[in-house]
Amino acid sequence: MSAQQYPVQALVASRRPHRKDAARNYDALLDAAREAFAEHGADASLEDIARRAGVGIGTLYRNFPSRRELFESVYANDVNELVRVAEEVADREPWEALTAWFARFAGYMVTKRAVREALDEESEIFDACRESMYAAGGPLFERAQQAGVARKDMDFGDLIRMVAGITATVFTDDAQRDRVLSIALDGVRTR
Amino acid sequence: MSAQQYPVQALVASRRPHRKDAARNYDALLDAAREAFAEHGADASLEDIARRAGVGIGTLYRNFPSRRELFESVYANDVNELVRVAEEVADREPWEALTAWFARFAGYMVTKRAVREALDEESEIFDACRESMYAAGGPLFERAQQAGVARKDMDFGDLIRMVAGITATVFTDDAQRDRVLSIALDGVRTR
DNA sequence: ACTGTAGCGGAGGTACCCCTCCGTTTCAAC
DNA sequence: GTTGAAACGGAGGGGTACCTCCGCTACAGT
Repeated sequence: MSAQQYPVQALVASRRPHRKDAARNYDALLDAAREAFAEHGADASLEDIARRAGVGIGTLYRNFPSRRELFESVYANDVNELVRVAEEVADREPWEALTAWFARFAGYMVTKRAVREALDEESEIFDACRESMYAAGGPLFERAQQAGVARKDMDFGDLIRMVAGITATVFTDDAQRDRVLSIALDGVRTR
Repeated sequence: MSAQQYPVQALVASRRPHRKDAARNYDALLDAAREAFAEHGADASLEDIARRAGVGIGTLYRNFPSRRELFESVYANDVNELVRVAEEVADREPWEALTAWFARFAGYMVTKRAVREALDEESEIFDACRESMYAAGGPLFERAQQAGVARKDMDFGDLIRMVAGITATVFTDDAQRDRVLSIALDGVRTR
């Protein structure tokens, strides 16, 4: 659980300012941005984000000099959250730990989609986040494989993309999403 | 195979102009728009689309008086293509016909995503397209169920969303996409 | 309490996009 | 070939978003 194990943690910690008012504004901007990304995707207006956060546009640009840095920060924070969850579920049964982790994916994918659209793969943050993600979730999957409940002819990268695709899709209701996800996971499970 | 069976066919046919130059411009605009949607999603610039098509912005607006109508036309054309493919594969083995049809999904989903973003469910075209889609693909799935190769505790709506989600996802390469899709379909197949 | 400095907000210049309008061009019917 | 109707292109007005810049504010260290 060292800082090196999850490179994304450094990104999350490094930017937050020290002065009290500044830190408050920083947090408000991150929240407002996450909300705006969920609503408008990659084209959320920065001026709108500043407005939501109740700060001037100048404050937004001081904290995040470029659009890219704002996207990266929001994304890194979300990945960090998912890393935390992986630790939380680690003591459950192998298959159940894995599915519990994936249950948190829907929220994460909302941000992820906007960020991927906006940054278009050019950012090194994807490497750090993927690495953290794999370090967090990979062991859950490998444990399931070793316990003999998950098929061995696929890797974690295959699995995470499958789940990502399904959770990012629009369903008629949450019950359908759960049903479809569980059918797809039936393809992963050994019987 | 009457016109009524696939409501989307009416939408596709009705708009294309009769004069030769006008028809050529109309086709160029549809192609340019599909390309722009793939690149920039719902926020593709109409002026850019006209530029790509090699026509003036005025011509675009004459053919598609509103942004919405352009999106609808591109989308309807894509759905129509998928309807055609369903007829093409109908004479193969049940399971193979189904997977062959889904193999054409990736291209369709590119447009679909932009259109869904732009129209935000408010358009009645989604009903016509969904109906056509189900009329085209549904029988392929039901045939697989009756042949005993597809599980019976899910419906075509579940299946199509599962495949849509997976094909819309970014993979490292096409081989991975195919592998993941086939694993998910293993969850659908009876063994 | 004082004060220097980090932080603040928003006006405004630039750029792009939307959409309308109308003078010009091209088609096709005769 | 003539002609009129249909189609064309793009200038331009209105709007919005990006980002910079700088006079003002409020925190925190002494």
